[in-house]
Amino acid sequence: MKIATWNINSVRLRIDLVKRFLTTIGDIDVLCLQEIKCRDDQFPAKALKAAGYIHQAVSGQKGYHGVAIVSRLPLRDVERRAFAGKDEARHIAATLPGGLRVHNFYVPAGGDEPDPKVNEKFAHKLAFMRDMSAWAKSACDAGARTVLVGDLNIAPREHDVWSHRQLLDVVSHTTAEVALMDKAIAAGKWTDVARQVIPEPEKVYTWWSYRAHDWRASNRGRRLDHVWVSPSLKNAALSGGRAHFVVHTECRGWDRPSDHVPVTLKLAS
DNA sequence: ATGGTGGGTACCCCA
Repeated sequence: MKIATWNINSVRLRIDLVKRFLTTIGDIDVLCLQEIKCRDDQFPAKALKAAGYIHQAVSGQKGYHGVAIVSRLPLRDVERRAFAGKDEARHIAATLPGGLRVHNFYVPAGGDEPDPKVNEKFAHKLAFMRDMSAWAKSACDAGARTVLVGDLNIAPREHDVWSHRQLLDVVSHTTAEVALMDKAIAAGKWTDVARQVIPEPEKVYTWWSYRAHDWRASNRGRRLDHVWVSPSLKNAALSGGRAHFVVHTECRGWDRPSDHVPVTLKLAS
């Protein structure tokens, strides 16, 4: 079972990149998308069906946000949840055959000013993370086989950013956000698969700003996209010591790319 | 210290 997650930054504009990714990487059963930036009826359902992803769960909205799960395997019990009291399309969940539940999140970016008193967007991001903790505590029972993926817009560890020192006051790497992400991980007893497979101090990035002359040369990246698994899947990404978690950095170098790259998780099944 | 680019949308929001 191979699952991918990708903040596509407009699925209509980049549907050809999605198809290229699915064919190039191959073997992907489930693709979770964030920032589809379209309404449900504008989602490129036909193109993805033609590519074999005939099972689709979409939570779109006009212009902003929006998440979707497309799959070669049937999806059931589709759920769209509102967090932090805002009815925005930032979460969708579905269950795969065999009972594997997939939660796809797009956490608010949080604006520029890292002060919840003056920046409502940052306050919203912190509230969203608190709500995510409360949800994880109640929704994630110990025996469930659950995967949580998405653009969580937080790079928690020192080596998840190009410069820990220079980003300490930059939204995405502040101590307030990281503390809340750690709480959410603890609340759901999640395993952060990227860091299980690629321990620090190795750098891991999934996002590079558009505002760089040469993203590869400057390499000022951040790990904003995450894959968490529930306790019963703790070792599912490791089989015989071999890692099955991959960051597809090459996609950032494609023509008209998203600023995020896809990551894949292969679960032993 | 600053500003850089790229989406959707409708003359400006957001990342």
